[in-house]
This record gives sequence, structure tokens and C-alpha cells, in this order.
Amino acid sequence: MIDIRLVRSEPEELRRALARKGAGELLDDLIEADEAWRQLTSRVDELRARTKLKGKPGPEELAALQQVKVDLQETEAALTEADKRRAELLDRVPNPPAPDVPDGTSEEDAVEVKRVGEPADFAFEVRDHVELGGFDLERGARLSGSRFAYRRGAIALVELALYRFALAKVMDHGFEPVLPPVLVRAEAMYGTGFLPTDEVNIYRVERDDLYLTGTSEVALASIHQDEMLDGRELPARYAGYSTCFRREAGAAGRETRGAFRVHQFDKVEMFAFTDPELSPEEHERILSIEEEIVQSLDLAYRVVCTAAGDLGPSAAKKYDIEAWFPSQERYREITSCSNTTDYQARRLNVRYRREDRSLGLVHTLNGTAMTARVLIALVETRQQADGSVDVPAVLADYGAPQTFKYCHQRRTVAP
RNA sequence: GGAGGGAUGGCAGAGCGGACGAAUGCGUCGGUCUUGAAAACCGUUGUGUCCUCACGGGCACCGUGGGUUCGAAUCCCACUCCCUCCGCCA
Repeated sequence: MIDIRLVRSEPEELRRALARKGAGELLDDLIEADEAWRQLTSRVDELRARTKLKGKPGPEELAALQQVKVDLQETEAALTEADKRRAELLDRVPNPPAPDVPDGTSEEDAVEVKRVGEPADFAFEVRDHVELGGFDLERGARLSGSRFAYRRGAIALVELALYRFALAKVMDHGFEPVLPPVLVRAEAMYGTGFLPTDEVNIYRVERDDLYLTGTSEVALASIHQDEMLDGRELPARYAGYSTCFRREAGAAGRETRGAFRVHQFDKVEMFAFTDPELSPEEHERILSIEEEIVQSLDLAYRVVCTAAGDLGPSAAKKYDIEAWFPSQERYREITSCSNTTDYQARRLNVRYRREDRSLGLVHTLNGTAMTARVLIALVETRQQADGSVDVPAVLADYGAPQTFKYCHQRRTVAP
């Protein structure tokens, strides 16, 4: 949610920023709805003030009060309507982009910030992760439909090692490990900005009116809902490991091969609550932790800053790390980190007490420490001529084999 | 799944339908005392929203949503969550 006071005090400036996200008209509607709401509010307040009295009323007074009651009912009904319209708009207006975010509306408009490492040069024909083995997609599809994958054997161990490795890394940087619920109430989805805008991409369990989270960001942001944090204890940093569920509604037919885009994957997510002044600094810090992790796995990557119009509703600014995928011969997103400023904090009502006892909204930030996509980049990057894969030594401590090769045994016999 | 009990300020915990935004304790912050601190004592201390340049004022908020009433923390209904017991299951 944006700051309604800013809407009233700086409408032109805010409109320019929101127009970059394509939400200029939405703001105009909000301004109008807010004005109507304010007028009705003061009328209701005035009527209510008249009903206040000390002790019992006399008979004449009572008659007057009964009339006030009728007027109040009418005005309150109008206010309820006005409030509903205003709240709906307030729910939909996105967080304005930060000034240093590039213009544009699509992935192609992102600005490259830096490029690290050289894409591997293979002297043999490159296999993709499906050909290298361990991803059982046919059986995944038979079980659950397309975009579901079993990971089997060595791959399962490497993947788990990646999560455990990333968790250890972020713990070194002060993040508390958290295993969060993945089934949450609508409130948490609204609070984090996934509802109402992103509704089509969310799995819903209708019978119990719960939603499956597409990232542990939802549960981590909500960890301090309605709380007042001690300013001296900020930043509060959490690292969630969870399975993530996404309907991928807009992506029908796209990238159907392999496990690159699936409905269910696992992720280690960093999440921070900070003093508002320090969130840009924390954002850079989270990015640098992501880079540290990617670098320690020897992946070639680049960092891009997402264009304003391509940002989600909550994000004011977002960096993605894109790793080189040898089979696709291009850089693809493997991590993403956003500064959501006070947008989620206002919706979730997460505040902090300053030294001078005053209260303020915190800023929240999130970033990917590890996902299954890293596993794909890793196996493709470290494949050998014979189809085996050389696993980075840093993962050995976390249970990964040093090397592995799949022989495509299907454990079935001819009919 | 069944039977009870509960939800009030940062926390704990009182609260006859009107004087209750709400006792009290702890905590907070300020002060006295002290070389300094602790203890003690005195004082202070909710949040949101609207109007106002400001001083200040109005309104709302006692789990959530409805209802009764001129008037609800208080009475009624529904829901959510927590606790205890019983049953069932991992």
C-alpha cells in the first residue's frame, strides 16, 4: 500500500513515478475516491459527536437523538460505500519505482549492471540438464501434469546440498534460518502484494480458503505482522527454506522442456526488515550475498536492474542475477532481489520504535539465496565430454557426490 | 470430531449499559537522590484517522463481523484464534 498522505501532498510527482509502472489513471481514481471519503468522514464524525452526552437524556433530548440516529444511518451507509471504493483502489496502486530504476516495460528493457565470469566453452556437443539425467519429467507429468519433475539419485543430493550450502552462507551474514508454513490465509497474500494483482498465478485451496505460497517471502514478511519492533534490533534478517508453488498462468506453451519453469520448486529466500533510511544499503548487501553464492559455485553471470514497468506491485527496485545456461546459450534469471520499501510494511502493519519513542514503518527486502534453477545452470555448466557432471567441492560438506553420471536405467522391462 | 474456558494498552491483569481510552502492577521515558550506578521516591507514558500553518480539537479502536439500544469493553448472534479435557490419526 502506498502512503495516502503522499498522494495528497505530492500528487504530480507521484503520478509521474506511477505512470512508469502504468498506474497513472489508477492514481487519478484514487485521488477522487479519497476526496469523497474525506468529506463523508467529517459529516459522520460531526453527527456522531452530537450523540455524545453525559448521563441520561430527557424526553425532548431523546427525540432529537432518535432523529440523529436516522441521519447517521444514512450517512454511514454512504461512507461505507466510499470507504470500500477507496480501499479497493488503495489495494491496487503499486509501489512507485525508485528514481534510479530504468524506464521500460519488459524484460528486454532491463539495464545490465555488470557481467562476471566467462561462459564455458565446450569442445563437445553440449547436453541440456534433461539429457544429463536425474530429472524424471515423464513420470512427473504422469503424476501431476506438465511442469512437475521428480529429481532422482545424485541430483536429489546435489540439490539438497545447494540449499544447505546457501543456508550456511546466509547464516554467516546474520540471517536466521526459518522453515515457514507454505499454506497461508488471504491476508498474508494481500499483505505482501501478491493479491489482488497476481491472483491467477496462485494456487488456492478452496475448501479451507488458504493459498499455497509462491515464495517463502509471504510467510517471512508476515512473521512480524501487526508488531512493533525495537528499532535497536533492526535489521531483522531471516532466511526461509520452502517449497514454492506457481501456476505460471501467463506462460502456457513457453519453456515446456525441462525443469526450468515448473509449478513446484524449492528455494532459500533471504528477507530483511530494516530502518527506512538503510534499505538501499541492505538491498546492495543482499545482492552481494547472492553474488558471493553464485561466485562460489563458479557460474558465469550478469546482474540486471529491472525496468520500472516490469516490476511487480510491491517492488520499488529489483536486481536479478542471470546465469549463463550453456544449452540455451544465454543468460537466464536465477535469483531476484527487491526493495519493497514500506509497501508491504504498511499493508502488514509492521512498525518500529525509534530512539525518540516515535513509531515508523519498516522497510522490507527480499532476495533469492538458492533455487532449483541454480542446480540446472550448475549441471549444464559443469558437464564433461562423457556426460558426467563434476560437482563443486564446496558442496561435498553438504552431502553432494564429487561427480556423477546417469545411465538412464528405467527399471522397467519390455512388455 | 465432542465438551468446557478464554481473547482488554509494550507485557500482565481489573472492569455495575452512560462519568471508561479504560483501574492496578510491570516495563518505558523524564526527574530527585548518588562520585557513578542500583534501590527508593516523584512524575510521565496507547494506536489510528480527519480538520488546522500551528496551538488545539473531532471521531474511531477492548479478537473479527453483525445485532439490540438514544447510548455497548459490558447484553445477544456468528466467526477466528488460544488453552484444558475426551476421542481419532500421523
